[in-house]
Amino acid sequence: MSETSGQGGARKQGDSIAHRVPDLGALELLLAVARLGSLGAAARELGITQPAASSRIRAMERRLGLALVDRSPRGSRLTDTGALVTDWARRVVEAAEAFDAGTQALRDRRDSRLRVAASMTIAEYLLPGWLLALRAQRPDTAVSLLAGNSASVAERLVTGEADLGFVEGLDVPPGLDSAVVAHDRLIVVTAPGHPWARRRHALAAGELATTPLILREKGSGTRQVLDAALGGLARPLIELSSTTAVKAAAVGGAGPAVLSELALGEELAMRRLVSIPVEGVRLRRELRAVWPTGHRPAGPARDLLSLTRGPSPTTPPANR
Amino acid sequence: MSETSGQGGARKQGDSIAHRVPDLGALELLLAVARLGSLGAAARELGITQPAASSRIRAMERRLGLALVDRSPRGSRLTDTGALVTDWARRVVEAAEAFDAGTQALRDRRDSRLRVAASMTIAEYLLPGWLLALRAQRPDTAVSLLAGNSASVAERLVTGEADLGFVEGLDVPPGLDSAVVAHDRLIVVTAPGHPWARRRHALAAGELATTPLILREKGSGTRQVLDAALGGLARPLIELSSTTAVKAAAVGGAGPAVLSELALGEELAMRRLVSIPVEGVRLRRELRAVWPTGHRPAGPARDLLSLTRGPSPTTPPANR
DNA sequence: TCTCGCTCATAAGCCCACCTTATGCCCCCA
DNA sequence: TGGGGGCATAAGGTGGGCTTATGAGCGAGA
Repeated sequence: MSETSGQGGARKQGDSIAHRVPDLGALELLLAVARLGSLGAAARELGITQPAASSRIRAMERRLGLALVDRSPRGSRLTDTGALVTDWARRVVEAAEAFDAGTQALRDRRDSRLRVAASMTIAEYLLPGWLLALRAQRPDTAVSLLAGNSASVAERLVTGEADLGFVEGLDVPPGLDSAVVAHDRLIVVTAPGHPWARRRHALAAGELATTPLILREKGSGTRQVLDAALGGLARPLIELSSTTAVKAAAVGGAGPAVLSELALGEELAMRRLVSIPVEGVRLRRELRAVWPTGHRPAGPARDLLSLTRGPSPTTPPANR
Repeated sequence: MSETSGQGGARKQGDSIAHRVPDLGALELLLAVARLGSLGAAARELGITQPAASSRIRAMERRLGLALVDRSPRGSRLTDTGALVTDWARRVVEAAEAFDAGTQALRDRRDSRLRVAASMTIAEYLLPGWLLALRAQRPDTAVSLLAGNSASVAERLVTGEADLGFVEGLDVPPGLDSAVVAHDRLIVVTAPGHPWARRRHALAAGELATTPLILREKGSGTRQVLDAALGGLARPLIELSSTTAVKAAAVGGAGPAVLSELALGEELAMRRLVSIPVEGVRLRRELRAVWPTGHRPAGPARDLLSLTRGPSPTTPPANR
């Protein structure tokens, strides 16, 4: 085993995961085998021949060093480890499907039946999921996506370039009607080594306002909400133009940052960042669907809108 | 373009996403370009040549029909759409990293410095993330994973086959000490079309107990908790042996199901399932780390254990 | 009991995707 | 005014994954 030498010597950063993880086609094939209970049936579904599927699954087992499938003359079932691996594979494929839905919407600028304009945070974290759900319900709805800030979303709606918008700011741009589709909280985070991470009591609003923070640029929805909550006082330590850049700086230990909880799922779970409780500030904000006043969403826009209502009143925020 | 014909005719289910989504290597390369600001630098990091990187990025742009990178004689920066696409790509790569961490732990049975035994739900949903975090902190810790039910976890600990265990049952197996590492809730779900999905009031415990449900097999941690909460009365409509099978049956409309919230993130967000409020039952359960009485975790086991303590007291459940 | 139909495996051959090396052009800075 | 970043193009090799063709195990029905 272990064709790649230097296994014990701690990954020297080369050997990207692409060499250790089967490609998406193989993972998809594995899911099909799990669902259909037969290599041949899975092959048929994916439009390849049975020997191709057989060899591909075998190659995957060899690469992983794990027996995934129990073959028998009456079909194939997953082994126990195969079931576990398949569950992990499903996550990868689902992320790929979201990627596909998102890029497809970005691409289809023209001749789409539904043109959506969304602010960055929503486009990044929520829209791909919504688009997948919409595709599941109305497979023939072609959707196009324009991402920008709140102002550009509003402009695109009033000029008729978009049918439905999503914004995350504090106030609804003039000329638009809106409906709340989700809630979001801003969270103060630091690297685990930061002194704030060891505090025993919540941070006071005043302290937050007087401490230089890693922030999104002025004008971003996130910054807008924070400034309003603190009374326009947020002091920037650095200003960065993307959520990702802010996260990276915070993980690197540059200082405390303020970010949407939507952006922080993974980082908090893996303790790359820790959340700092704050009291005396309202960092909750609403994510809204918007449309030109009077033009109530109809057709595809209405379908999408009806998908975005919170899953259920009693369900937790269901971030991610 | 579009070598594969039948592009316009609405996806006929063939044409798997693997054909529409760049492979993991390309996505990883895109992330490196985003981080390093140069195709050549990204190529170097991944151990390929600059022309290879250049052509691969170009091929990806062509396939997606999107301009992702702004090339200049002084380096390359992401375009706006490129930044968005990169964020989506990061999800795919992170899922692949979790897959890698998980399969690697399954493979390395022998000669591992830390041998973990975990119940299925925890192995499926939480462990890969913990393993990634551990790898980030202690890169040279080789971990092996054994997945099974609570009883087998306990057995492996007392026989010395495993150093640290994770269980989800109600009670700690005898002979083991434990610490709570996370909480979990069981949620009643149905397909959106089910009558329960239109209820205006919470379901009474009695009604839940008398309705046939899609359930995991007797003996699973999930079933155990539900039986206890209802007083041993849960009536099975079907019994299935995996969380995934239960989900699939529920999505298909077979009836109401009871599942861990850990398993339901995606399905609830995309409204393939809706959660049904229930009152008068305590469906919360604790996920615990366990080890042989007296043998307090030390070394790598302690490192892993310290990672699994909830991110922070004020953070919401942060379900995956 | 034979045979058909399903399953999976193996072998031989083709082809494309991706890599490499070898260039060239552009721009900035010392 | 070179040198050293950056990127693109061209030509050539190689391997992974596909196909077709075939064989072998097992079960159900005639």
